[in-house]
Amino acid sequence: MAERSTPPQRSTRQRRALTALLGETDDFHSAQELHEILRSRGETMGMATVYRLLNAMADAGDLDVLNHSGEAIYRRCSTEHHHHLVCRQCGRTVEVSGPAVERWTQSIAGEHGFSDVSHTLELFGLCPACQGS
Amino acid sequence: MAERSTPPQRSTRQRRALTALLGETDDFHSAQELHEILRSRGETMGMATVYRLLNAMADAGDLDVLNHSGEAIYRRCSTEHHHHLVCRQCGRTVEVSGPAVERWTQSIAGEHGFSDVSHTLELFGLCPACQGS
DNA sequence: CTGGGTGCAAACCCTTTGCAATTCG
DNA sequence: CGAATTGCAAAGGGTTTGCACCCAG
Repeated sequence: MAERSTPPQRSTRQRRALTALLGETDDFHSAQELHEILRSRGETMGMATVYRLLNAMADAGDLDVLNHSGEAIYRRCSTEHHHHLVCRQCGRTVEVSGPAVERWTQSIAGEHGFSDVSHTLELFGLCPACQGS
Repeated sequence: MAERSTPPQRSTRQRRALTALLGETDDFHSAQELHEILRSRGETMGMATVYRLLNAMADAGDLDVLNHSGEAIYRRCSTEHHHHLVCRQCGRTVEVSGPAVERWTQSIAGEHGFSDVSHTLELFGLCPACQGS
């Protein structure tokens, strides 16, 4: 069932550029942002390619994907599972991890007979710097 | 600054119909679903109106809004804070609440100096009925 | 009456897809 | 060389908006 043969990923100029860019930052960016950044650096590549690469990488588990009000935002996948505490004013992001939450989701889901559980959790607030404004 | 005069909400046939429909169910529905249900009942109203009403109600804090892969889903706002366990196959929704999680988010945010914290948490999985499919 | 509400359709935004040209291996 | 990959532009799905008409107050 579901034989998952490794897709024969070619190493193209575009893939390298995108991979490199994603490697530089720790923040989430939309496909459009990534595309624009690459363009501003002289790397020409079409939106379609950006989306295709992004989807492929995400499917391969190399990227984390969040959904920011109808827009997908990507980030290189960190090896660990964690969540984000985002300042709703300046956008500053802090990574947080919580074994407690992970355990809680598992047990809750189990109680209701759900299997194959995943979850999304995001925290929003005002960071210290933005509280005075 | 920002004088917030109460928006003069008129009680129209459309608004009543939508409000009534939302009052009947406890599940999340997309704008399109709501529109279709209303139509099937003989209530004629345009998509634009549904979206406008939905947005207005959400802004007014009368509705909970979730984001299900690029699609907004709405539900009448329950007075209590809780989260949802959603079957990613059939869409069945179970409400769950977790004091543990609430406490965790507060403390984590506090540790990083963030104030005015809110959070979104959604659980996805396969419900018992869908596990055999 | 009169201004907010509504409907229609066009506009928008983000994302996906068909197909020919290109490029990696 | 041959298959995977790219680019372009058109298509798609969800949501918003301009504008003329309509109805609640």
